[in-house]
Amino acid sequence: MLQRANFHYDKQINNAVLLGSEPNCIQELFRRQPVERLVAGQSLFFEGDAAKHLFEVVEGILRIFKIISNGRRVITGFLHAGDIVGVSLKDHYLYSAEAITDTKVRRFSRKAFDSEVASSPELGPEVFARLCDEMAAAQDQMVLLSCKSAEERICTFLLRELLRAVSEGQADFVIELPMTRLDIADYLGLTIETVSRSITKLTSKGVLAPVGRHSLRVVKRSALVQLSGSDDESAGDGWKLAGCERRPRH
Amino acid sequence: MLQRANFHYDKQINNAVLLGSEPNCIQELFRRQPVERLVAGQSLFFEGDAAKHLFEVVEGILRIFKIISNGRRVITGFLHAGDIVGVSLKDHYLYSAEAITDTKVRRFSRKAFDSEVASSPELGPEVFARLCDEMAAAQDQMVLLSCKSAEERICTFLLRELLRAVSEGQADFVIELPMTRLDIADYLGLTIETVSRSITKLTSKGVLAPVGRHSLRVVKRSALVQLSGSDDESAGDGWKLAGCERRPRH
DNA sequence: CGCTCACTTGACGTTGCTCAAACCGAGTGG
DNA sequence: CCACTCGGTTTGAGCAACGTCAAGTGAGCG
Repeated sequence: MLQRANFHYDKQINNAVLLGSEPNCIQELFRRQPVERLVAGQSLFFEGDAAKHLFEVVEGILRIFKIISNGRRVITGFLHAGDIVGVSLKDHYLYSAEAITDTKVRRFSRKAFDSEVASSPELGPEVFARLCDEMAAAQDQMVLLSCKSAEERICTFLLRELLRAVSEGQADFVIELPMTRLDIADYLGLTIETVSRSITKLTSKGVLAPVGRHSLRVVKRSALVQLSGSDDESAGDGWKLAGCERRPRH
Repeated sequence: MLQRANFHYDKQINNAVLLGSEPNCIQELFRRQPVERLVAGQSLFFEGDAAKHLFEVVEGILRIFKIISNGRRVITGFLHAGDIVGVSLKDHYLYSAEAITDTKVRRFSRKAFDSEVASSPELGPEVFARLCDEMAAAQDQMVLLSCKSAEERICTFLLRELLRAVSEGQADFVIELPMTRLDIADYLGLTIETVSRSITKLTSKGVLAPVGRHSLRVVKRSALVQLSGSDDESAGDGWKLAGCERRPRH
């Protein structure tokens, strides 16, 4: 709907360069590519399109999602600065990608990427590692969607975001949520109303505190962990031996 | 329990044997490994264990699953003959694997596998392709869990099984379900009761017919497709242009 | 024969979805 | 400065799908 908003592609010379030394990490490949800008809402590519390029997110946030038959949307992930999208693809994109905020990306041709990977002994394992991480994330998401309650989903989500924020040097416990409630809902398999209600409930319990319009402060991290229903850092007290007795689902 | 019901596998020698030369496909690597047997219910490995081996399923079915903090179990997939498990792993298994039926597997050391892959130009792409398929499957599952109703999940599941059965040469529309209802429930994010009720409802609608104790006959494939809520083979009538208006969730 | 285990069926309760209205901050225009 | 709109968000009331609990069935097996 909105992708015809200015594409200023800078006519990037795809994989010029590579002068000098062998690249020894994936990011290195992108380093010399020109930066392209996307405005909020603009599409980067569509599910089903021929996957001719990989992208590195330089700045901003994107959502990747699928639309299914009856118009329902499923967001399968968010992309942040430093992420690379398109590694896990064969010939066609499995999902669409859209900028949530204004965004900068770098582009690399898939063909060139493949040959770079084939020719460098360093790159193969890194690609592989990224795929594994992606797979692990997908599995975590399946766990979340399979059997977590609304509140648990929200808490899990917020903890993930917190972890990212902290790992990026955010010292105070503030997480930014540039995406809309609808994005969060479509990501967690809930509705906007349920997302909203859950967050309200958590703030009224004193676990969260609102900060400005699109940020939250985590007041009680431990409570968040408990409510997330994950075994994140709960003592590993031998539950693995307990077998699979049925427990309440929510 | 039931799994020794006739397996007539014809002992399909997958891709006839390539003796001598470099292995040019993954299955080839496993061909010379001894077959190990698992009885129904036996574990192959556990989530968190060091991932020292990959396995090829020669015969039988396994479930792969995670147990989360409060004892809940999530089945992330089933493994069938020809599947290879362990490709998408770094150092530790992401999930546990258990035989559902009596099962035969072959084992290959991870270290040897990695060096084989590194040394063969043919294997790398195949590993990559398998990872991509795994990723695509995980995404489909996320879609299913995110926003499909109980009946849609069951129909989607049955269609997948039907597709597999047909692709393995099963001519009549009969699908075998050696796993228990609990397995199906834990795979689809439902309860056994809901699974049971949905199947009953589908048989009473004439879409399915029971065959023996653990098989189902698909009477109306098209109905199953419609009820599955996927865009599997519904005409691609431009829904992609329709944007993301909200539609009922169930 | 009677046990067990998987499954089915029924009655009931709760979570989270639906529908609807109110709210609020950011623009925009007077 | 205010009035107005417009998205995104919050809040409330009602309802339905699905989970929970419990009882009943039927096949396999000692």
